[in-house]
Amino acid sequence: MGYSQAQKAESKQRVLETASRQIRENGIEALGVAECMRSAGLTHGAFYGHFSSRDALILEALEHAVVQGEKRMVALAADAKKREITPLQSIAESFLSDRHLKNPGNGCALCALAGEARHANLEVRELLTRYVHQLASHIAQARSSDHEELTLGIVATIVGAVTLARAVDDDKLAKSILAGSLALVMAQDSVVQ
Amino acid sequence: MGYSQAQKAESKQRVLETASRQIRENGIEALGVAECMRSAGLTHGAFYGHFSSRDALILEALEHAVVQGEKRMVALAADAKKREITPLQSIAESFLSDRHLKNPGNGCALCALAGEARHANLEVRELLTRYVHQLASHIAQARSSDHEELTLGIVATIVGAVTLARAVDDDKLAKSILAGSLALVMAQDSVVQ
DNA sequence: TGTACATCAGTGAACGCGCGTTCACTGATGTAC
DNA sequence: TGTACATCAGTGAACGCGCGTTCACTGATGTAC
Repeated sequence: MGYSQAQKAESKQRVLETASRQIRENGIEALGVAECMRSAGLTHGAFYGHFSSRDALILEALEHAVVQGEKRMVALAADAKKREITPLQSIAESFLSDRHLKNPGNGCALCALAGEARHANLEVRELLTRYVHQLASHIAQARSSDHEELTLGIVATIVGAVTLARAVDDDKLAKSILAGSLALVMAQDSVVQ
Repeated sequence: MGYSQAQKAESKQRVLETASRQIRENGIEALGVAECMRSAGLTHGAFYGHFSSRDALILEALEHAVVQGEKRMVALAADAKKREITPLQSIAESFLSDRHLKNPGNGCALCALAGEARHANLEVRELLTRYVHQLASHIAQARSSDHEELTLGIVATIVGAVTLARAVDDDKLAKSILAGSLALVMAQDSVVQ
């Protein structure tokens, strides 16, 4: 066997991470094979040695982002104990932070892609639907009450807040949207308690 | 002067309405000049007699949608009196309805485009930012309290709920998202009262 | 240890298609006389 | 009223560019002997 297989796997991983970031940053549609490969330090011709098509890359890259998001949720819940705040507060503050607002490429895939999901293919929609369930179940665990629909309402608020805050062309307004949504989420939780 | 100017204006109006609907249905990026003209009953060559560029059409079409949305908000507030419900309930129920979920082409431009706005050009973002203020001010008027940030939280919840409900590939989940968000919005209002 | 060879990740040119834009032309409408 | 003409909304072919995909080739790596 010539060439190291490990080296190829490393290349693929690099492409996946690049794509995962670029998709969240610029949207699924905007992901270009050539640009993505260039950012990963390769030429576009090598692409089809790693993936069967652009769509296949997109799906794998999203899966990567979802797994990463899952890990972060767990870490946030654990972090809550140390900081002596409720798990919901830990999650909500992180999602609705200025840092998350300004770093979509390293943030929650759902917050970055909820708007585009409607126009994506079936596989992408299914993946993101699973992610909604995942997010909801984490938030349900983090909440004092377990009213299922209200939990989905909180997910909607968080995703909507990040989406809107990133959409507007006004930093102050963006911060108010995040702050108001955080207040809304926390008020909701304390009331039902 | 040959040809009727009124006829040309009618054509342009038809193109605008088609574009306004298609943009909300399929997204800004997906709007094709040829497809849009065909849907309006014209050939693509005629396009540049009406608009200076695709971007110009998009902006005018969005403006059309925003004006239409403004009218609907006023109608909903008026409707609340007749139905003896609060204005906020009238607005929230309409935005978070199954009908709105399934008809993005005729619905709120912000709910349809919030996710894509981040990737759009400056003019589009400015237009949608103005629309956020507009929506917020209507909702503020419709609410018992006038806590500005919480009002933005409600806007985020509504936009997020519609975006998410349309994104997921599961009708039941979509309806739960809408129902939970409506409950969250109404609970918020009654609490602060 | 050294040399010839096989493997295969990666290269870069080329292809095909879609789409925004341009432009020479058509033909229906209204005006001039 | 009728005829010739000017205007201009709309037509449809063509252009140029970007991008996903293909493919013949390269050259570094590891194996066989």
